[in-house]
Amino acid sequence: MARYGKEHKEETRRRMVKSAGRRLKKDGLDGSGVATLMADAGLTNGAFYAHFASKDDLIAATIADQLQQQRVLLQELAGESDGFMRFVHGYLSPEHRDDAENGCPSGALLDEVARSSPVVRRAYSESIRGVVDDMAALVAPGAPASGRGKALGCIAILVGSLQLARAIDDPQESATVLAEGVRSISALLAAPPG
Amino acid sequence: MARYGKEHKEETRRRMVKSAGRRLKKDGLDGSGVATLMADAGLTNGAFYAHFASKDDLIAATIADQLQQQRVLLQELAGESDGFMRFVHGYLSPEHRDDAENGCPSGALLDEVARSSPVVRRAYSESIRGVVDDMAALVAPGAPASGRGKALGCIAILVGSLQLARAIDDPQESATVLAEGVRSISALLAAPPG
DNA sequence: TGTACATCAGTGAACGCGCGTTCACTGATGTAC
DNA sequence: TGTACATCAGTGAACGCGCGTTCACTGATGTAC
Repeated sequence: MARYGKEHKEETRRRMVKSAGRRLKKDGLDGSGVATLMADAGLTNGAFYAHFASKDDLIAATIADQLQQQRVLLQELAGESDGFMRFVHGYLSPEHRDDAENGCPSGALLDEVARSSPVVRRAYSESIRGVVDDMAALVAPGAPASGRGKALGCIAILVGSLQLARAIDDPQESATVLAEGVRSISALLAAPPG
Repeated sequence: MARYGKEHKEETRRRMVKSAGRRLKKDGLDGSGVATLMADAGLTNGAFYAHFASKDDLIAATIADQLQQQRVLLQELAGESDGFMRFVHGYLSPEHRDDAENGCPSGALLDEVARSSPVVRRAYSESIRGVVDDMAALVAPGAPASGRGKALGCIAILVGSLQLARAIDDPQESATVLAEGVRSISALLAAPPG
């Protein structure tokens, strides 16, 4: 029946989601056109609607995939000592600041997500919960409940500091913002719970 | 010589900047068109270029004006006891979360600013410095140096928590994000300086 | 005080372009015999 | 094993529309006499 192997179309869709992740984080949700997103995946614009119902539909799938990638990163650090602070240093590094394309989707797109359609906000909301869970396990391995509160505070500092460092055009002031983000997280983790 | 009073054109420009502030924070930098921005100010699109060299030029002027408004808010609280924590509760309130149009420009637009042209990033960079100064004076009236570090941490928590609360579609989880933002700031302020 | 005039803020149509989406089609593929 | 065929992933032109920007113009204004 099926002429192409059934993995063929799935593989193309996966490729679209991966390249859309990079493009959307680089140029924004509004700033990335369907034709460009398809060219990035090595396709022409007409094929888009064989894979997604709308641009919003691709955005939602891409946001979910990107947040899943953040979970993988966090879970890899779960066993390691000082794993969370190593994550924090990488997140608030000049390298991450200068490479949004390959970085955290929240840092690159969160205020656009907040203005997006219900389907995009739903995808974000469902996926960020898991990110919070993984981060809570990392910051407070023994106390999941208080861990979630601190994890939310850490995510706010990470996202806010990264965006601020990216917006500020003076390299030295930008570096200060990153450094103060790290210090704030250290202070927050050292504070008594709840 | 001048046919209209010389304040006439300045007043129109001011009106454009004020209404652009609301529109840009509501629909985003990419999401707001010149024709809409002019209609908001009660004008037609053709008049735009008598006031600004480009859309980016208006955005830069608007960002600067918006951040100046944030400074006014902070300075009004300078004399009051617990002034900063009152600011924090207002910032991380459901009312502010649900009214981006009249709220903080950083919370609404920071990741778009980071992707914007040099003229916009320059305007943001120059103006945010004053906001940090005012907040530093508020969180540590006697110690300006360590105050700036804590102020940067507080701004990151405020912006990150607000954006996160706006993106999450579940009202209860969104409220938790706001509450944890307040707690994180309390913890950061209570931590020893340096 | 009344009128003719120079100024210029604002109008509105038009420019080329890229947007998201649709659709008739092409041609590479795995299957059936 | 070789060939005819049905499938369907992908092509590329076209749709109407809104984008940022330009420009010839209009008409309300304050001034000069």
